[in-house]
Amino acid sequence: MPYQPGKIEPKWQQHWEQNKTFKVEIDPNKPKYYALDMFPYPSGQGLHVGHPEGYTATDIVSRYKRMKGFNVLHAMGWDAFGLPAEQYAIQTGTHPAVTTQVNVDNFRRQIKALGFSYDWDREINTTDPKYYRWTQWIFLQIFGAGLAYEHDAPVNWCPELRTVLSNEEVIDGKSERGGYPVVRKPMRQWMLKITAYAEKLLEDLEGLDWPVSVKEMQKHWIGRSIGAEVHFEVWGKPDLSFVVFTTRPDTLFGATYAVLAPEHPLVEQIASEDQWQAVVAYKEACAAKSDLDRTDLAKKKTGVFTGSYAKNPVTGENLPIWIADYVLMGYGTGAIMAVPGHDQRDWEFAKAFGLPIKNIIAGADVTAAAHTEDGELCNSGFLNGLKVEPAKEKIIAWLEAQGKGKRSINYKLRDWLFSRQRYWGEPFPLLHKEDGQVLPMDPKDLPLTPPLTENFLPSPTGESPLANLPEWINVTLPDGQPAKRSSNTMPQWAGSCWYYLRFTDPQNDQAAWSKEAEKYWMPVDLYIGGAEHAVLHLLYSRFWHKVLYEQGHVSTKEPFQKLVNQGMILGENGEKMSKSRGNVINPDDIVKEYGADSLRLYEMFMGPLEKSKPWSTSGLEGINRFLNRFWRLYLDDQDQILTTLTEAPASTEIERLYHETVKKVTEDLEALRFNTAISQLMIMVNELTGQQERNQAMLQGLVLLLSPFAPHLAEELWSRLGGTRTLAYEPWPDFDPSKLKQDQVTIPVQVLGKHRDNLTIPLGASEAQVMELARQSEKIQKQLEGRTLVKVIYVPDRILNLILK
RNA sequence: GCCUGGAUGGCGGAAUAGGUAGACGCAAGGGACUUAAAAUCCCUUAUCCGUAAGGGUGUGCGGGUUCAAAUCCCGCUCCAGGUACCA
Repeated sequence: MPYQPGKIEPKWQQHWEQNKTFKVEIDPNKPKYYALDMFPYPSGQGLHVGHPEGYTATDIVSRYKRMKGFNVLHAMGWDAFGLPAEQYAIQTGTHPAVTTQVNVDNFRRQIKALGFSYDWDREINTTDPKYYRWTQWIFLQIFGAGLAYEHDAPVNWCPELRTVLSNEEVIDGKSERGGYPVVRKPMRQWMLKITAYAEKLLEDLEGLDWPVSVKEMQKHWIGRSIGAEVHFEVWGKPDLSFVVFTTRPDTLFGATYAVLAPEHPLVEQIASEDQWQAVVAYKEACAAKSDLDRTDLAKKKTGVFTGSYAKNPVTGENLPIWIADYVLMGYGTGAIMAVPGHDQRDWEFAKAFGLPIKNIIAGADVTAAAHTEDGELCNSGFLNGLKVEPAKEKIIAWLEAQGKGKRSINYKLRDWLFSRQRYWGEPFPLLHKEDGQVLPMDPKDLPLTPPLTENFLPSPTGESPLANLPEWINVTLPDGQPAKRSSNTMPQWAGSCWYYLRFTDPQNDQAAWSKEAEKYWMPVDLYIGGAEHAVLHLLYSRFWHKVLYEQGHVSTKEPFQKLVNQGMILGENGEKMSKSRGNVINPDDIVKEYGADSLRLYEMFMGPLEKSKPWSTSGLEGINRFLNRFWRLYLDDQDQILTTLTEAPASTEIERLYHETVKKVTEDLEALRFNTAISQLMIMVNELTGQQERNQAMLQGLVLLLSPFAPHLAEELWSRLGGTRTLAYEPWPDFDPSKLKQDQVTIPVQVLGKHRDNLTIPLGASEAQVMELARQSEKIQKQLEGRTLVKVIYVPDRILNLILK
């Protein structure tokens, strides 16, 4: 009987499920290992071949670590709040909970068909009140720490999605989901003070084993810059002043004008009568612009003079104050001192409006462009002759002494806009009293569940669907006072901010997790998922984790010790897989036709985990052939263990290859090099296929080596070989270094760096011995003819290179 | 523009304390088995010249260091991802 994955795979999946093979408990006698997948949003489309790539990788590591004696936490869950179920509800009236349940069931079925070694007793679902009860509890901890506040300001409003979005969710002025335009709209919204953690979020990146690109992205997003704040007085209005932030305080003598953001509160106070109309018109024009207009179309600088002047604190000169939208209210102080000679943006603005450009770096030419490099200062009073860095120090000291400024650090990171105008999300556990006071709910009363409704449509004005349900919104406090619930809900990120903690203690109904479980399992040792979460999810959860750490709820500063981004699996034509391109591969079809083991192995064999690579059905068939060959090493056509499996020892060559294979596969697994580990297994199988007799013990070892990759096939062969229980906890094979030694080695001989012949030499042979052998080679003799040997380079047991003249 | 990766046969990819480039797989070609096909097994396969023996050329491009460079250094080109008036 040939290898029939359709028969053995369901059998072993059932076996694992019934015996709870992968159930884990805290075991202080064993070292722990926590392997985590980025849990999926269970969409209606079902699983994509991209999902199993990361899941297979963590599963292989989990299975390997178990065999290495680790107590492995590996679990799966559902990030199930989110837009699609809600959009579907709007269209059909089906409650999102119903849609979610159907999708979750489908995802679970698909994932289970792939044979992952999850502890299914730990399955979680962010939309389960038993789960989001604790999401709400964490929010109360954040609220209690004063890190949540309501803010009345322009926010990113997406009319198409009818919700606000965080800065991180707006990409190029469009929504991250769907790519719809985003505009600014003033609204009162909950904000989380992630900026209070900017420094820690930046600092603690250092100790993490993460891809450089992700660390860089987070660094850029946090965007720390060091400079100074400088105070400017408004001429003729001594009670009015403003503060600018600059990274180049050394250029203060070169400032020729100042610019305020159009939204700056001072603008209305300083706009002169004759400029008033122009200022108001400009402000209105800016307010109407979308984010996209402000960035993309802003190649040309625009702005308006306010009619007022500021006093340069160091020269006493008059500087005209302008407003321009190249100065953003959201960054720094919303005001700048313009130094057109040494800042390209200021230079362009000065050129556009005929403002003076002053050079303060000796020898610099500022007629064609701003000079932004280092140099010696000139025209700068007491800073003359200094280089940029010392000049910064000196001017900051001067400003501080004069009370006209101070050293300052600024971050690009903004506070996290945390509310959404949605139905399908965690309600805020807060009550708003009529006097404006906000009361947190008593944690004992959680979860706060959303009301049942059939109208899921948010109003176009930005009110959430919950606002239509007065019987839910309006409550009476114990003292008889009326209060209102918040009609907004939390963003989808809330649930995924802490799910890795819940996995450590998923059934706990007394706490979000027990200290004991958290202390034993955390941090996550290996976290694998897509690169699209580089800033969003990974920054948000690091922030929550740090808050929880400071409150003593968790024991580690960082949640995810090692992070790996799996690459994308492209369609067979090399393009991104999508329905419209018609190149989508459905894992269900692959499992049906070739089996889960083939799919798992193929996805790992395609190339390095981190790289994007195109799907190839014939490549998958090649892997399937390999598994068939593997099967036939053990079983004959009648499905019997081959009689050629013997107790007799294998030849030394075969034995050496086996030990090499154990070594290579082990090392490759530690380094997540699954593709080369599989190659080595293929080499071993190819070699054994040619053998008449095979040593049974060795073949048992080989089954164990294959088992993390193709667990169903391995379990089946293991039991056929006499195993009475799962191989999941069998010790991982060891290799014997003494078996790897060869007494002879073949080395290349080069003449003038060109490969001319190979020599088989005794291991550790001396240069003289090797030269002697080389002289016996006909090919080398031919090379030596008529030439003189000038130099011999011999790297023991590696290479011989002869230099001739 | 800036930041981070990357570029190796017809294809996916191996090989980096510098030391036989192309492991393994796919595709292609040839052969065995078969009435035939599928499946399986064996062989060939970087490229050019040559019947062969053998030789030349080759890791995006141009230089350099070295006995020896896919690997190190300098200067480019192109591709992917991220980011974008952040003062």
